[in-house]
Amino acid sequence: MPSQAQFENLFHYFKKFNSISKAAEEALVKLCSHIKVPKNKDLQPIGYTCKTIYFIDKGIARIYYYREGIDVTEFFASENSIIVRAESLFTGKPSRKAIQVLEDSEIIGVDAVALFKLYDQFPEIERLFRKIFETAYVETVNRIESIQFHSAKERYEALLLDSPDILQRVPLKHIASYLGITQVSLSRIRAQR
Amino acid sequence: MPSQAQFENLFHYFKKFNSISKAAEEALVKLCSHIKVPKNKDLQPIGYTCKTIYFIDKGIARIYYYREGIDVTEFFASENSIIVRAESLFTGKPSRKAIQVLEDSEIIGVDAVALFKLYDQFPEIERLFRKIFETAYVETVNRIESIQFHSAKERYEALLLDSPDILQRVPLKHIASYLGITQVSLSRIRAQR
DNA sequence: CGATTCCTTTTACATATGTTAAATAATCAC
DNA sequence: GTGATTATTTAACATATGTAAAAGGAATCG
Repeated sequence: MPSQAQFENLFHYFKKFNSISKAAEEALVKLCSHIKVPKNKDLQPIGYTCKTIYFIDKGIARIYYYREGIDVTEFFASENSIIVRAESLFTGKPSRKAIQVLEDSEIIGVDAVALFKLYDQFPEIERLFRKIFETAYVETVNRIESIQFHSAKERYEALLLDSPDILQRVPLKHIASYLGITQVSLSRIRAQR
Repeated sequence: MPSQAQFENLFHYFKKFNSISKAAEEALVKLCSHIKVPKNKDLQPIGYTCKTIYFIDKGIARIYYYREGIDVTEFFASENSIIVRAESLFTGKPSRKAIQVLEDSEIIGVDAVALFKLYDQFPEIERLFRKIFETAYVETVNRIESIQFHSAKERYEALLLDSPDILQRVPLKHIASYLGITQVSLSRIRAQR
């Protein structure tokens, strides 16, 4: 039986966006489930439609896909953040991308199908997730700027500044494809310092 | 006095996302204004907080900013689409980016401050804009994929396929910076075909 | 219409990044 | 702990893209 204590971090995260009534909290708790995922396991495989919103309680995860047979990382998320394949969740189409856990992790899944139904009953929940995804949208716009108009070296240094923990916890090959360069290029950049 | 007939295209656009009640439509119309903007004029200049959502009735516009003194285009929009500096609208912070019209254009502005207030009264309006920006978010996620994992030539050809009209209507220097390359590179790519 | 400005292409050269392969280094499984 | 696997770095060379400068074309304005 899900109890809110189990989802303390998640609800603390929610509170930063929009506070919701007790009734809404209780309805929301019912959609949550806590799972343990071993290192390197796919949380969601390629080809499936995204129907769950994931929150990382402990651990680290990435979104990746294959481009011409090569593994490409699109996104990283660690503790106290949400990870979601937006292009599938919001279109209902199967995703060419997968979510993989990079350490033994504890993940909270929120049933998105049930969540979207809850929007009719609780506008405050709709508002909460509207704000969450508006913020994600802004981050994505900023990421475009970072990718498009900064050199590989600048992007590496920005990541080093923004998320030093990710550099520590994730194989460099994933970092390289995330930065849009080869592992060889990344090695060269690292050697310069 | 704003009448809905003036905003026919905009409300047709809205309908594709979420249909709203007559009362909501009437409240929404009051926030709209139709303006004519001459070619090359900044609709919103750099340094101001984005407080208006723009819909392009006729014409074409771009979001741009300066990176190390160089004019960089981040986004294009033409007829029947919305253009907005999300990173300012959703954070309330001043934007380093401007919106400029590239032809004599007719633009509908929606007062965003009043709109956000209307959300409390009309959850259906909140839902409408939630869906609009979810779609914009998905497009932005797809754009990252396009920028990061395709060569300049592939990106040019994708643009040629997706938005041939933009190629016709916009100076190539803007296309080049939008694609993340120099004008010289773009010329070389075009010469290859 | 002519002059000016802006836009686009071309050239030559510099630099960054990609590719392939091999050498180390670190980690994992038994 | 040892061997096998995986991760990271290095080297040599190829290619794509950047920079700067010049020239040709197109659009604009009086």
